[in-house]
Amino acid sequence: MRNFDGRLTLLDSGQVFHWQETQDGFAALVNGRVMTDQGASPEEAFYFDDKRDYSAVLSACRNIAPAKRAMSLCKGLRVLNQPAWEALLAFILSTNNNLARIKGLVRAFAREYGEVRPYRGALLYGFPSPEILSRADEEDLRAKTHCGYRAPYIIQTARRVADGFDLEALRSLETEEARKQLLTLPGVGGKVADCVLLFGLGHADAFPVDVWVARLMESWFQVEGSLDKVRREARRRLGPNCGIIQQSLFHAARTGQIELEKGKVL
DNA sequence: AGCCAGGCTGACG
DNA sequence: CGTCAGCATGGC
Repeated sequence: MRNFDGRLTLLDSGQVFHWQETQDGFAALVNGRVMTDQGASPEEAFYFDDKRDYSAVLSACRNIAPAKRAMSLCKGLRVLNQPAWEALLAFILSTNNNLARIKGLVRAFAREYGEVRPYRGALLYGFPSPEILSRADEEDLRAKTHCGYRAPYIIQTARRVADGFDLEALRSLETEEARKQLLTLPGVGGKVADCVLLFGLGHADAFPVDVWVARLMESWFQVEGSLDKVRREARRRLGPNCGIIQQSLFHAARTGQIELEKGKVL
């Protein structure tokens, strides 16, 4: 049983947006399969990152006070291994939006263009495939999902993937090289690329920098400058699992569990 | 009623 | 290389 405030991991950590509450727990359609927050199939074990030794990640940063503090505050938090395409679509939609609206957008895409499956008194909707979205009409897409100016990005990126852009191949590339390739997709900048690398392609050393994390890095580590400078400095300081640590930093900062005050650690 | 949101793009210097 | 307006939409 995964119980980092249980449902917080799934519904409120800003990693994933289409899980639904059913009669007995949370469920979602992932890659065409039903997953639950209680499940222990091989697919679910991978999705919930059961294999990773989080205590080892914590102890590896025991001499970095802010990181240790954040991870201790977020015990049980996991970095989910989502299908790459699902992470890519969700995080293109995430740009310049808040979590509540991202959730609404992702669900609109699933409802309007995805597969539906009844499950325990609920209807689960899966992510639409790249093929479906590559053929969508832009005006229809806007009208049905209210995704606004992101519509052409979605359609063009879906087309790239449907036409053979190999997301899975990025899994085995070095992180920076995989990042460069993601940056060629419409609607994908540095932040979105890092989220796809971390949440969808198994790159634990990807470090997404948003406004929260930037503030926090300045407050805790006195790291300032451009987002890319912050990103590089964070990767250097926090090491090969910086992305795992980042989730705790993000969550602790966003939920106000820690104070952000310039020059003050903790 | 504004301000802001897990930013990206294109233009310009 | 860095900076910066503009962007659709809706939650708060």
